[in-house]
Amino acid sequence: MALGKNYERQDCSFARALELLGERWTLLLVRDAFYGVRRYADFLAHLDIPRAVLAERLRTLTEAGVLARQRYSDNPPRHEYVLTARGRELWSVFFPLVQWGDRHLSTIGPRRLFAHATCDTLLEPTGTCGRCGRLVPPEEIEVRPGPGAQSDLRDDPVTQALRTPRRLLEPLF
Amino acid sequence: MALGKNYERQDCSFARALELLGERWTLLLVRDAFYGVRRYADFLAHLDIPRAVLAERLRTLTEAGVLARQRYSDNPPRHEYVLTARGRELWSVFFPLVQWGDRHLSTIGPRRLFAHATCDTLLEPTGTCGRCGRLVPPEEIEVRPGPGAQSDLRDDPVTQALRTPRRLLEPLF
DNA sequence: CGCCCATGGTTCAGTCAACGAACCGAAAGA
DNA sequence: TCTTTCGGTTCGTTGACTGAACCATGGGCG
Repeated sequence: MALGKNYERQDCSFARALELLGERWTLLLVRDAFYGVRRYADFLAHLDIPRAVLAERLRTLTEAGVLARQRYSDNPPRHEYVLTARGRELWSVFFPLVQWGDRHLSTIGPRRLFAHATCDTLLEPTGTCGRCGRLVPPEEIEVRPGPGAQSDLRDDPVTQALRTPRRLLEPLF
Repeated sequence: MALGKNYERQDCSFARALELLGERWTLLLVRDAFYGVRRYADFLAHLDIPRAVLAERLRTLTEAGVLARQRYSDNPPRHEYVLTARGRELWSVFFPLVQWGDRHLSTIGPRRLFAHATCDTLLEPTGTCGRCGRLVPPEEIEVRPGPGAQSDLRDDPVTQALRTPRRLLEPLF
């Protein structure tokens, strides 16, 4: 949303969260991070986001403690961006919004399905497992292609990797 | 967020939901609608949103079926904007984000508390009632000023009305 | 060594949306 | 008639996003 930063007169947790997360592209980065995207080039390929905006959002999210910048190679020095505990808590925001979109904005059906991996059972709209009834943390969730995955507009490495079931948060590559 | 409208290459329920809801001010309108704000002038007073942007967002949300435009006076013809069932479903997105903001972005503590009105008990972070354990729909929720409500930066009629406990969705005026 | 490539950025000119102040029109009230 | 309220529209300015080009570091290869 390119939300401006000036909700300052809205002193409310919700407005503050939106200042950080409501900017254009930001929540899509969080989505991709749940899917296991970690590297600059992969975010870039999957999102078609301008490079300058990507760099800035990664910096903002890192400063806010939603992502952590971790070195994965010394020669050459390379970093990847991983969701922190604070970032993983955003699953409780992300999942309901996906559900809402699936219910009201989708024609062909969900593009991705989410299942409790250990129970092999789809999640309820509340985010609980249909079998064991527990509220499932993202670490235990598997993403699978859903009926809406047929019409794949794009064909980058990330999209390809997501055509097979994956555990959330596990690196795609 | 002034999110642009062009996530079209991100054919995903989440991206589509963000196209609609991710634009700057939009989710703050939804928040205020939960709090019982219904009229153009009241949104304006509470949000300091440019009038043109407010008019456009109300139109977009109405077209998307999140808000309904209802006539409440014939002479002069006046309308108010009320959350539809589809809009009320956004409670499951709104509440976790408020909680997240309270946990991570608030210094003084929650500005508003949410309670199951019939049980007179605060909601759990999951949105269930701490006493009866049910997932509470917004119609049964009471908003109350929390510890963070001390520092009220603004003093419009909406802010004043919210200084006393209120049932969600009930019109403020 | 010299050349090319991969990765992860920065720079910059153009565009488009948000901002905010002014204006507008209908209706009611004094 | 004059003023106020409500719900907008218009419009010039500002600021963020866009997209293409450029850059820096560090391999890998002949």
